Amino acid sequence: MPPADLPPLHCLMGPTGAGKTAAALWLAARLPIEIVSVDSALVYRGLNIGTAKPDPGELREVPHHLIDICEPQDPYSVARFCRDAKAAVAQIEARGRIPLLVGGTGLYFRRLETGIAEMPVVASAVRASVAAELAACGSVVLHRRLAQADPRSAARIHPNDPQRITRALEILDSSGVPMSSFLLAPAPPDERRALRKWVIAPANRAALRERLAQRFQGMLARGFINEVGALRARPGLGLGLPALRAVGYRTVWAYLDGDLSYAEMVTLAVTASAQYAKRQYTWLRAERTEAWCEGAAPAAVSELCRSLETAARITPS
RNA sequence: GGCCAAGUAGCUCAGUUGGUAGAGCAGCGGACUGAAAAUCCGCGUGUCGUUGGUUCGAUUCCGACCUUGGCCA
Repeated sequence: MPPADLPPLHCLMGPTGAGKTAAALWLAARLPIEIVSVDSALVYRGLNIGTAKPDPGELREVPHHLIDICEPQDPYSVARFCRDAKAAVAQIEARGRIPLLVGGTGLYFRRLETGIAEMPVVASAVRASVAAELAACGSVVLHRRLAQADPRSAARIHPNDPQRITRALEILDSSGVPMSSFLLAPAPPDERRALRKWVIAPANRAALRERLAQRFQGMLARGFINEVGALRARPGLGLGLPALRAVGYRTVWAYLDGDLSYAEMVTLAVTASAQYAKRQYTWLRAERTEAWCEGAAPAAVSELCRSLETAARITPS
């Protein structure tokens, strides 16, 4: 139950390539809003072309938050996002302006809306030891160990899912308390805030894929390969980092390593982003939304615009 | 024109000593609490190139034809 005195936050959601950025800029030109990015890749400095980040001019024109806030070697996380987003929203509202949350990272929206549990900090030694265990034994064996100490988490996590098994064991080994116990503790009510969600998502996925293919050609023309080359040349950056797992970066990296031909790199990158869009639809379908706009014609956006106008009237300035 | 090889799922291929077939990738659906643009889970009917023949039965064996690739002219 969100506190009654806080109005719901306006959100503009949609898969990659749907036109969220353009719609948000259009709204920002008309209303006293500031944009809070809800995107796990836009946070990283140096990942620009491949993430379809708004260009410097657009970032200057309209206040944006949570873009370029960390270096690629520093992994960002949902937990940091929740803290950062709340802080950004508070600042914007304190200025008498309206925050608009724009992005496509389903997990970030979800955790912001329903809260995120307090978890112990995992020491890097624990992280390393669980990683070594995974490399030596494989995820199925680790899952068995998890089932002994934290059956509730083990039931929820598939034996073939190394990422989640690792996380649950890290929590367990750091604190001696099962991760599922932390999840059972209800998020404090003031941690949560209602969201009003508008979606831009083309109904025709084949057409979206075509758009993504064209967009990728545009990225290549604007020097995406050089961008990846620059990251690849930086000491301390490797494919193991979350930042470099953003769609397209691994593929171009493999091309620069000589493991893929140019044509293979292009098709694999486009396929990867279409697959990413597909996963985003799965999140979006699960949302309770105000409006779902399928075409490029921004019906949902004009509705969102009216809602923001109303919010602007009731916001004290 | 002659010889050889190959034609099986959208793609790359496996397989059936004759009882109408299955992997990987793609695609589709789903899950998601500090890596989430990540990590996983589920979903496989397709004139087995066409057409004759042998056979109780042919995608499988035989013939012809078509297509593609290679070699020889």
